[in-house]
Amino acid sequence: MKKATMRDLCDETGLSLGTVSKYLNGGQLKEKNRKKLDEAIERLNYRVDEYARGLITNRTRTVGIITTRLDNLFYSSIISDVETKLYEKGYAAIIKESGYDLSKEIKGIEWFLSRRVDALIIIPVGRKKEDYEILNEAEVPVLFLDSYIEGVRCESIVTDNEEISRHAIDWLISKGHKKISIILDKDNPYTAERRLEGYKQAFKENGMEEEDYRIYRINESIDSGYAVAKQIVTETDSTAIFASNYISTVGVVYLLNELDIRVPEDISVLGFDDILITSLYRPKLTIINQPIEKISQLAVDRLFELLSEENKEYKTHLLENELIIGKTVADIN
Amino acid sequence: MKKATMRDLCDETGLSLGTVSKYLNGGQLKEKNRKKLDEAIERLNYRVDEYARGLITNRTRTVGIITTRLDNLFYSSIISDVETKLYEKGYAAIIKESGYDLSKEIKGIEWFLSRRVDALIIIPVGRKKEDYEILNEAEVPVLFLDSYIEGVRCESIVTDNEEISRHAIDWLISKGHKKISIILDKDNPYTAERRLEGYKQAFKENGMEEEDYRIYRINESIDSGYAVAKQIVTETDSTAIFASNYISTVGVVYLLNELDIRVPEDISVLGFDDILITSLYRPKLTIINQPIEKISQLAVDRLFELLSEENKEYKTHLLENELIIGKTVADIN
DNA sequence: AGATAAAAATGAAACGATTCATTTACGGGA
DNA sequence: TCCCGTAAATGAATCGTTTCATTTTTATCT
Repeated sequence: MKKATMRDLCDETGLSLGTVSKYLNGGQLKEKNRKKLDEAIERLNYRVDEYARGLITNRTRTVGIITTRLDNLFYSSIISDVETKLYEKGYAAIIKESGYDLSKEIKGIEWFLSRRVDALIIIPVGRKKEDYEILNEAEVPVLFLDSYIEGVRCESIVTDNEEISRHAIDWLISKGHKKISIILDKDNPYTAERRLEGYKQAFKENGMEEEDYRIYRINESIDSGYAVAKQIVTETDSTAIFASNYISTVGVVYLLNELDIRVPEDISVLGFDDILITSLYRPKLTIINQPIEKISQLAVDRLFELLSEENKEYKTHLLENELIIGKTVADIN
Repeated sequence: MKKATMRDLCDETGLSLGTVSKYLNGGQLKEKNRKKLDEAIERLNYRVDEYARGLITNRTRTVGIITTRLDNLFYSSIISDVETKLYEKGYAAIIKESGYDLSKEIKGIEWFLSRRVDALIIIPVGRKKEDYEILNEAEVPVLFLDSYIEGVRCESIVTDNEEISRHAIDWLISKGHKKISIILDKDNPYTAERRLEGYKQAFKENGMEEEDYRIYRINESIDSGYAVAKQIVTETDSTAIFASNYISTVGVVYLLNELDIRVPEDISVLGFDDILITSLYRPKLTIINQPIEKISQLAVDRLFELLSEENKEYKTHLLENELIIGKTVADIN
């Protein structure tokens, strides 16, 4: 028993292809024919073949999303939000992972373009515009989340990483901290560099020197964050750790638990992106939050604007972050 | 500038459709022609249209996956694993969310079937076989994860929820607990009922009565778990809480933190599915773990077996769980 | 050079829908 | 009953590939 086609419906009902097609797309039919068709559809288990339809209409009502890894809750929260919003507008999201691997990400983009998605949302892992030459050929709107790369043909939504980082470090310094280690994520080059920039700027503003920088780089794994945190705690005299992204924050907290380190008595801690963390860990972490809901709303809004615009004009959006003060930073003045 | 087609390649190179197609699918060409074609592909930015290809080949090398919500880390971990394994075999995973909404899940299935996925992997939210009648018409293999529903045409991979629950509660009782509250998730009817069954059985085996049951049901949200945990802690004299799934475990831990409840002095706690939890929370939670890696490996293995089999014979697999003993259960004998 | 087998290349038909310019059916007024 | 305007139905052409039975080219051996 093969899949039924529109032609089978025609045979069953005596109607023509055009009529069947019209009905399937919401057109009016005479009551009698409508009934016959409904019955035939039911009986034959007919279902539109989107491949045949897409081939001719060239619209798939489909948005391709590339995230890094599903088990990165920060990104998954955004994507989940975006998916829901797209669904409400009749669009389907197709989600793929890059696994922090640029070549897999690019293959994902090609896969999507071959599949005629109407638009692309990407959490990119590349770092230079040469990585994204493929996008110059893409005639669909493209939206980067959490990363901005000069010269790439796409819309970008990022938060003010530099400013919030500067602000947070400045605040740390005002609490008397001078030996502040920052943990950066190699796999997220854009945000990492912006956050490092803010760190440096705060140092500068407070008259501290380059020799005072304490910079550690990890790749995007909890274990990696854990290991570096251990190094900082056991081998240096840092008074504060700034875990500058979600995964490293989890890694640091993990270490604090494992080694039974008292916070903030033994060391002060500042984290990034509170997904679950302050629910599960005590004392309440001092943490920087990005506006997930705003990011996803803006993403969807802009996407539909771009879809409807004839001459797409790409913009870059900068959203504000927030420092939530918990109980993990000591005043050592 | 429109998208280039194979016919454009023919015009550019003087070759025929058949030849171009053959090359695109890995066939041999004379050196001279190969070169010409490569150049033309490059120059015209040609990319295969998978819609046209899929229409005729009827194979899309694509697996549809429906999960509940991306921010449920337990499921996302499995899906992420599965995606990676499929990718390595040349298959693309298309991921969609049901949001714990059966009608959205069914629409997702329809969407996938229309899109000719080669197979389906579902973390279902339905509870009876009538919910899945649509699958009887599906001619592709279907795999349910974390749920088994009698009479549904699909393969199922589940863990031995009943046995591990019985074992864990039995162990709790052996530590002197008699007032044990279990939190069940309405949105995961299958696992919830199996786990409840194990709870009841342990009670029976230990000569306890039905009047001793303390059963609480929540829906799949951390807040809901939090609220019920609060109720248990503040309004009852329970000596132990069994949070019988991931989300409720997170909710319970959240509450313990908020109210500064001492564990296990004030109350003993048993959780389910340790994703991040024991990394972030202290004392180390006593928790039941499901074998994520085994689940995803088995899922992929069976998927490919089913894809290659002519007459698909669906099985149900039961994997073993593990009780990891931490420090959140007091011996009150 | 000719015969022959193997390798390459050809191109029409097919996949299952939508589109649109025409044709047919219907209902109401004179 | 006839006419006419509108609504409904028609069906050939089309989208961009793959397939496969044929034909053409190339290479090898006498």
